[in-house]
Amino acid sequence: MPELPEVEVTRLSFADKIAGAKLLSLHLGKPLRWPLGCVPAQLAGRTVRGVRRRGKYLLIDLDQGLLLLHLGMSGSLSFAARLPASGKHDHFELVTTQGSLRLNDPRRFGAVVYAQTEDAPLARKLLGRLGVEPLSEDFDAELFHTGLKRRKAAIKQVLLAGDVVVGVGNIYASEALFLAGIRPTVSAARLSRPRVVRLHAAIRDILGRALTSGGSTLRNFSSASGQKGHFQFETMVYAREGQPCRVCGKAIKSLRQGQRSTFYCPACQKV
DNA sequence: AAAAGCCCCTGGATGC
DNA sequence: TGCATCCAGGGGCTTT
Repeated sequence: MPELPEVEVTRLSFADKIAGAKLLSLHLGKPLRWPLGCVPAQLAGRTVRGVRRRGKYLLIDLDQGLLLLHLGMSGSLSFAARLPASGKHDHFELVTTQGSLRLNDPRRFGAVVYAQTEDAPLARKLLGRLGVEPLSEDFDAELFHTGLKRRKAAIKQVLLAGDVVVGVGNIYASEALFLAGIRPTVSAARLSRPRVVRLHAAIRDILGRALTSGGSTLRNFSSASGQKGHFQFETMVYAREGQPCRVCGKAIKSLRQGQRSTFYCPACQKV
């Protein structure tokens, strides 16, 4: 579910509310991707400093240590002074003096991991390979071009891999490539300089607009305050196979790349 | 080093 | 409220 915009929308929806809170208790449901990495009771009494985002990870900084959260494919958070009774897919809950934070994740591809610091082994492994933040100043076209040059794989798959640039998932990869007029199957290394510049701009544009729209809610995504996104109504190609391109009218096509579907316009994205 | 496939898991949609 | 099949916002791990 959640790509960078959804994760950032989630962060913004509870970061201020939880900052400064003292942890009272922590509750776990079924196993997520990794074990928590500490005894839940150990965290009682610690204070939440703030919430950051790195790629699709949320980092909850404590006065000692931090929690890494990932929403996987189907995860969403809720934060409220009082939450309703927990359901079968609620697998993590943090009760604090300022409210409770709960992760609902039916497929359990998500993760909640405690780390002493960002350099702890697992945290380092997860965060260490992440590419540049696309909405930061660090993401410039020059650097992007350099990163793409050494990758011969299809540009769509390089975007999804997240080691050149983070946060672009399956929806926004298709959308950004459409905006840039680039066929998803083209080798990343073979993209000309001007096309990389267009793609760089397209990624920032699409992620920025999705963020403004509260992200995309395909099934059940909502922010931690329950707001659903509406960017799914603005997609140009994603999940629009067979429908007319909103620019040229030609039927949108789809294909499989690395067991994920990709959507594109055969006319607007000729190469 | 990079690329390709596999797998984790549940549920909804579609087809028979 | 049958059963089988396919598909879904991700990404770490193993194998080539």
